Amino acid sequence: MFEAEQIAVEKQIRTFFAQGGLSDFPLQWNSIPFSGQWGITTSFFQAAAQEARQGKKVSVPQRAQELAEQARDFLGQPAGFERVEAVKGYLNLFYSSAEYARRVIETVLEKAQDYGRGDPKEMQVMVEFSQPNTHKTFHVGHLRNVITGSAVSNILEFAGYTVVRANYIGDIGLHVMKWMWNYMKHHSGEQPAGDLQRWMGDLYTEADRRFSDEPGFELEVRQLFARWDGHDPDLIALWKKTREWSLEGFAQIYDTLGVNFDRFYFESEEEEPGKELVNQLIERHLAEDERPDGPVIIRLDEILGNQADKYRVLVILRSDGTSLYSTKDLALAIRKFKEFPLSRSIYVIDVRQSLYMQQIFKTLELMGYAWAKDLYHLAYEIVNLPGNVTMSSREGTVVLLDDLIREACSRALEIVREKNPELDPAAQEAVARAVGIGAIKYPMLSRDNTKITTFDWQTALDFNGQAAPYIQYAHVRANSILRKAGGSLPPADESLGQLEPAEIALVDLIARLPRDIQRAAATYRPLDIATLAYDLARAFNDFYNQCPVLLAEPAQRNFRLRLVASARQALANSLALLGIAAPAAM
RNA sequence: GCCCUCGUAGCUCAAUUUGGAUAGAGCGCUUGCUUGCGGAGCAAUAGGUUAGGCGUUCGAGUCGCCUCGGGGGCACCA
Repeated sequence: MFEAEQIAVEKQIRTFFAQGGLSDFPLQWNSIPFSGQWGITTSFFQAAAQEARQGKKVSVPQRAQELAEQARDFLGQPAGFERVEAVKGYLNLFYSSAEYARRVIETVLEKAQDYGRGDPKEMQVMVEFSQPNTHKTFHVGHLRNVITGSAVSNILEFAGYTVVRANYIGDIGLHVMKWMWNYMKHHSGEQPAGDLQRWMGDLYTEADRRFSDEPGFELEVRQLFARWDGHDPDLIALWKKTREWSLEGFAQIYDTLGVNFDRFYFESEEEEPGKELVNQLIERHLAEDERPDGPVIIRLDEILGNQADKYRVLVILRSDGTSLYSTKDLALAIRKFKEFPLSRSIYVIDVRQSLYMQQIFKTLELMGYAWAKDLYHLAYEIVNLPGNVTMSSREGTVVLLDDLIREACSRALEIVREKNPELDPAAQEAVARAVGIGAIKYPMLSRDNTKITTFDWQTALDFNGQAAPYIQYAHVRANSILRKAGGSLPPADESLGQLEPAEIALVDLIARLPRDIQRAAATYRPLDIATLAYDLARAFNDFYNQCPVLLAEPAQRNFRLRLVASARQALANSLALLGIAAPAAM
């Protein structure tokens, strides 16, 4: 927002370098890292170090400070800045804060819900996430994927990319056959009772137990799979019906979480194209067909001439000719690029599949697809239970998503009723949902993807401190002030000269939104936005405590009302990117 | 055995992207704050050899190498 001033100063500093016979080097600008101080900073250590390397006998820090002081004197009073100082080798330029603050506020109020949106980039990006398996339950371990994928999609879209949100449904495979086999054998004709998700999940756990306990049944399941493969009409009909039960359950969950998709892919639809692809690979001698004694494989390291075990061997078809995940994933990758002019294809998949993802990407590269370099595995660490227990549907060690959501919302409702009894019951319900679901989402977004998360009920239901409700509460407070002020905002007032440190800190953060969104998009990091939202809320609370708004003198009151409106907007926009609702009251 | 990943306050996590000034929050502990716009809030106090070592650099939590420790992956699961 202040590029013009920065460029002007940078030009001056280059002149200063040239006049002093100093060699040029790229200046790196940062914002001044001290709270309540608003401006830009650069250092002269590189210039000083360069002199030292050229043989001058100088102490680098001392020389950097000298240069900073000389630059300060050379610059005098540059336009747009109210103060310039040279400290410890740094040159700090402080914005004319009242003027700049008005500029920031003006922009935010004008762009409103589009504040922070990047210019359209003419680039289409696909984000594949969620990838649930039908006939299994959706549990808390799957939540991180959905939340991350959805937030990354929101951020990319807001940053200016065209985003295709893709879901890849695991509707076929051994797990489905196990479930069907158990259903046909022990629950034939039964309809889902009660909680759809739970019912499907219970049957899966039961099927898995029988599968490992009762010998001989593995063969039966494989025979069932062969029947499905041979398009047995009765079996296909049952498969479609039971699959629908799962999909219905998923739709409910996505709806509750406020997540949507543009394109659904189904694993079952990639079977045939996948097998054709395998034949191609065999013909092209990239794959080796060891059937019937062995599977179809690609010896990646051998083809690449690698000594070390880096890419190892990828199995792309079972020895009995049935497909694997890889069979279908290869076909799907190609289909995606046929359907959309993608400049990037992102896979949100847990970190344990890193090697597998690299194998798939490398295989596609070997097949000659130029876009193979545009495939990206966005890996995230898993969600564990206390005691380092991995959640597993097979073992039944899961916390059901439904249970968590229900518990969080009912806990939130209790608090809303206590804090805000005069709100009507329907509004209380709505607030409880916003708070409960926000509280579930935020912890998954506010830590790095590479860190393992441990789920425990107490932490998940803790609404205090660095959590979504804190941010939502700041939004509510801002809203409350504006409601009490009534009517429309006053026009900008030029008469205010000096700002309080709390005001400066708040405006500074609001001004960073556009740039931070670009950075978060470039690095696929919702964490940056989660941190920003929290910092905004904290800065607002600080301001709220130190700076009266409604009772202030007219000039100050006008300015602060506009600042409050800007802060509310910045909070709402950053929460929207995280998929967290910003209620008006709570 | 090979590869990946993590190690920061008692606990859970940050640290502005290719290194920059004083390593910051929350929870928990202790002590305060409400006739000022919502106390789901705020203030203060205590808590650190950034696992350890060597190196690169004017400058390292951040980059490189080594050691220790946790987690994960490595041929017909997904």
